[in-house]
Amino acid sequence: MARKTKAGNGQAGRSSATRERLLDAAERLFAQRGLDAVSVRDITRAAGASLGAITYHFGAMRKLVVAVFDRRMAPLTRQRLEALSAVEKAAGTGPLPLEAVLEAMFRPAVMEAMTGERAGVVFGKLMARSMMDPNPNLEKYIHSQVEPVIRRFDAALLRAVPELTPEDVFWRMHLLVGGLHQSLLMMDRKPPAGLPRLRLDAETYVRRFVAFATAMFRARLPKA
Amino acid sequence: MARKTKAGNGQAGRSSATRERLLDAAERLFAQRGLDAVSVRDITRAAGASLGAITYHFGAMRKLVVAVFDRRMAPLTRQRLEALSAVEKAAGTGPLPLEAVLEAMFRPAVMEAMTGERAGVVFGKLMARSMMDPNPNLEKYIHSQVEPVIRRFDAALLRAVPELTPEDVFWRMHLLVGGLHQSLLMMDRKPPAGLPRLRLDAETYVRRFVAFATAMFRARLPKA
DNA sequence: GTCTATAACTAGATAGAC
DNA sequence: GTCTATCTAGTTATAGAC
Repeated sequence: MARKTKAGNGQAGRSSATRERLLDAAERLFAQRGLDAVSVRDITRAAGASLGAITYHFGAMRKLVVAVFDRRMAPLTRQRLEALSAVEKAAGTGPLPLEAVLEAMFRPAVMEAMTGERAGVVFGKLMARSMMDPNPNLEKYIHSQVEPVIRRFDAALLRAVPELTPEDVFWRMHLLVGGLHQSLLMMDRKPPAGLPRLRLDAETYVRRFVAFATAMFRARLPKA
Repeated sequence: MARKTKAGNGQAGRSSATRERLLDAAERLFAQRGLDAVSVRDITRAAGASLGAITYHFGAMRKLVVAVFDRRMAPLTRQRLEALSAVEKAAGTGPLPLEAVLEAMFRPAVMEAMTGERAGVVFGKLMARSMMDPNPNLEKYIHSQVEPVIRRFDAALLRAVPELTPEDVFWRMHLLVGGLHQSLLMMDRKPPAGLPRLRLDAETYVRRFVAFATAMFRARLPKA
């Protein structure tokens, strides 16, 4: 994704053992404590690197934050768009199946959050917390990733449920995205006294979520 | 809510013009920038008070954060529980109407966020951002407010939709809460290029949200 | 009750040794 | 490429004047 052959700061575009350890440590700490509660010192200490390592490899702390997200979001965006393309191709010129479109949107995210190779629900918590983060650098990056996804999925959903308006589709999608993040974050907390922890495997999670999402998209607006 | 007649710090339990200005300024800044991006200096400057004012009135910065939330959440919790009691009373021993239970849950929050006397969507943004905040003091307070609400509404929803399990009800509720916050936060952002801003009045917002929530609660689980 | 001045601490960034 | 030491500027909390 990044080029930055020489320009300015952030000299290291390529891989490096230290660089990877910094990303891993930062991701884990961000998910645990939230972005603002983690310092350069926390990360370098956890990664077994020196204090200057972040500036050397990323140019600045805020660029490391974006790098942490890019490592996960870029593949997620690609998977979502590919899955949607597959659904569109299978449908040909016929009607788009709503449930399949919603599954293309949400399956990659749930899988990444729950079965990702590194850290279990780390990325889920990270995403849940960060979507609402007011950090302008991060917000700009996330927007750049989310925008094409929203654009293409909104169009597909409009095709799948033609009686809805674009604004309505946009709104319902955001409800679902917020619900996904909240539920991913909740999976990691202990439920309130007496209620057993909801322990769903990723596949069941996806299927339930898609079922709920489909029901919500099929709901008629109340009469004005 | 608070007593603290004399003990330790946080001397001022009663009202004070400065104290109220501090709460107002803090709430606005928290909603705009997020909790961690606001300092004691920012708040006191915006409130036209001195640097020591927060320590004097609240004992510490983190206690002011809780006070900001308490001023909004305590009435919200009360309204929700009262609305639910009214629904239960109207139903008598008969079945509870699902839609009315969900409305008791979500109408007070939407109204507070969208028509609150002070600041428009300020509280909505604040809640959306803070529900996921890892700050332990705040999390503990929010939990103390949310716990009785979740407990009573889960019981009511189980009565309204007896075929669901408690875990399932709990999960669907959290999906909806997350969706509410995401959509409240989104109302304040400009939509992505070309799409007109969704400008709903509070009443329409409530009715649409409740319609979606009802549809989601009536959705059957996919076959295992 | 409210202010100013300051203490004690931590933040991110950088210079320079190796 | 990685380290240590240091710089500047920010933080909260507190002491004491008024």
